[in-house]
Amino acid sequence: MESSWGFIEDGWRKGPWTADEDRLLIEYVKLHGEGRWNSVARLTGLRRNGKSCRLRWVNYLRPDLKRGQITPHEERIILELHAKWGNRWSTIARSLPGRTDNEIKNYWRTHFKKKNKNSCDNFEKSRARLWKRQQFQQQQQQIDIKKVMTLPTMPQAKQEMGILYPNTIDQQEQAGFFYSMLNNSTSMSQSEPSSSSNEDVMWDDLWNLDDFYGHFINTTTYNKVTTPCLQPMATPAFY
DNA sequence: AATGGATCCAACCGCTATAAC
DNA sequence: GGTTATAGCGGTTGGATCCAT
Repeated sequence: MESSWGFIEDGWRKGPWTADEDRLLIEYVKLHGEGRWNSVARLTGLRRNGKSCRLRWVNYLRPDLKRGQITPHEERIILELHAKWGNRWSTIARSLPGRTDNEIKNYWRTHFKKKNKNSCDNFEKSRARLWKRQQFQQQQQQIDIKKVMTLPTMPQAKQEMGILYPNTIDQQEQAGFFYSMLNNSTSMSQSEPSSSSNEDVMWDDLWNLDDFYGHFINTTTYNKVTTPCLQPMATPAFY
């Protein structure tokens, strides 16, 4: 039996997903909703096990995912929440709309785990690189969105999305508002990241963010069932 | 231009919790 | 109460890409 990356093992395909596999999974979710992942293979002919399907959907195909680089503000939130909760990635992810626990975990490992031993110099170098890449990816994202919106199947897809994810659009609008608020609260995230690693400013912003969470939740039609990603930060009971 | 280290990120694994039977 | 299926979590891996030297 083939066992290397991208081949079959125990009857299941492993490794990187193809566009066709993605399409099958998306269609399955459109028809049957999220869950019952072990039925995917039987109902779609996809040779992926349930676990792999779930992971692919949750981490990559979900329509409410926010693509692109972690912003400086998100970075600060991650720092603060990690200080509070440790490696509880899924808990941290709930405070970052559109980000997955996997994404945050990856980000932490590459940026902060080693950063402890490195100098601020490396921190700024890294941030400058991120900033450049982020600008590029934001441009690409806009182009991709335009392309998708012009597809002929979009009206139907939108309708189906509305059924499956009745709050998707609202959630994205809220997330957009959320981030525009964050980005407006300081010039740091939109300006060239040169000498902006001032710790005081950073923590001030975090406390402002706490205030903002409270304000946002009180002044919008917040519903914790349909917008779980915007839950207020709180220390778990067991702490 | 070549190269080696750093970084990114998708995908895997093992384990645990919970629900259904 | 035991078993099985499913979902979710955190840790790890490895290929691709970036970038400094």
